[in-house]
Amino acid sequence: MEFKELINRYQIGISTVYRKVNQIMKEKVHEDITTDQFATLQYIYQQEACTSTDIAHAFGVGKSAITNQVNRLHKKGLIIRNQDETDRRNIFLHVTADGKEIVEFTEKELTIALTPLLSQFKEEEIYSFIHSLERLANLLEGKDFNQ
Amino acid sequence: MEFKELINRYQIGISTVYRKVNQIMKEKVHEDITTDQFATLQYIYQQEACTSTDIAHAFGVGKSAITNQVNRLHKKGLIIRNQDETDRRNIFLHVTADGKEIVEFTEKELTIALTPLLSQFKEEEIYSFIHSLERLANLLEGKDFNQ
DNA sequence: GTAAATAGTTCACGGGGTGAATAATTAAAC
DNA sequence: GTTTAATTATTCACCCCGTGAACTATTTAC
Repeated sequence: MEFKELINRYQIGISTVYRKVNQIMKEKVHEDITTDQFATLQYIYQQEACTSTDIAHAFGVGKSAITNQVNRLHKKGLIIRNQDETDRRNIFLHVTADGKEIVEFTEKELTIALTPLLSQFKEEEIYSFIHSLERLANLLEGKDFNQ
Repeated sequence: MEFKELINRYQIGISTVYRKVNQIMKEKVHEDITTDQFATLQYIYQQEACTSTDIAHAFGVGKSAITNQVNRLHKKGLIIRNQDETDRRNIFLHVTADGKEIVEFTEKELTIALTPLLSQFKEEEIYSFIHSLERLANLLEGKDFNQ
């Protein structure tokens, strides 16, 4: 099979989708935070006990990058730092009531914005697409190359 | 249908794929330029007559952002500026021999890197995935998906 | 008990984005 | 045909985001 053409189509498609969804995000996300800050906030919101190192690993960036992000969110009063008493090196992050409100509101708004778009697709096509996307993600993560 | 869960899965999947492919890009792209710079260079390479405004529109960013990008590429000797003689406001961008070499080499390397990954998928699944991706991109490009 | 490992921070630096203001050029209006 | 408007590219000040090395504090290992 000739992959070069497919890779090119993939690149154009995925960058368009990524960019446009980001544009929609920008419109819906609370105006006081950026889409990157929202992604971090949302990740903390979804985790049980979350440290800077966890986020750095999940997002594939260095720890110092997360320190900055956490500082910005902390300055806005959206998260709090809690030092682990059993191992004082660890600092667990939690969203505040304000942060929680922003995440839940934004998620709702995003769903409202994207639903009419997804409605254009047949149910099987959506599931098939997401399944392939997740398989591709897993392969790239290096989880199960043998399937 | 319940879209919230699907949107969440989409977000996780696409950000993972985007990040991982970007990581592969970083390894393969000429070390003197960034992946963003490569994307710009590749776009100029693919166009016939390309202006800053074209790129800004294609990438969904402001014109001043492109001016900076173009400056960086120009400083590295990868592109040249040609003023349009019939309309002296337009400045057409072209890649130099060095720039062309970088684009072609990187594209080849990327294909080599991604081929073993794509080989894990059945041919129909790849075509189906790319088709859905392109349909999604087209819907997002069109303003009125509200029908 | 000293050395190594780990978690988080700070710092200097660069890439990348915005949006308003500007200069240069062309198109349109009267 | 001059004035006005539109368009292209640039500059500027400002912020967000990332790196990587050096650092502090704490825990673990030998």
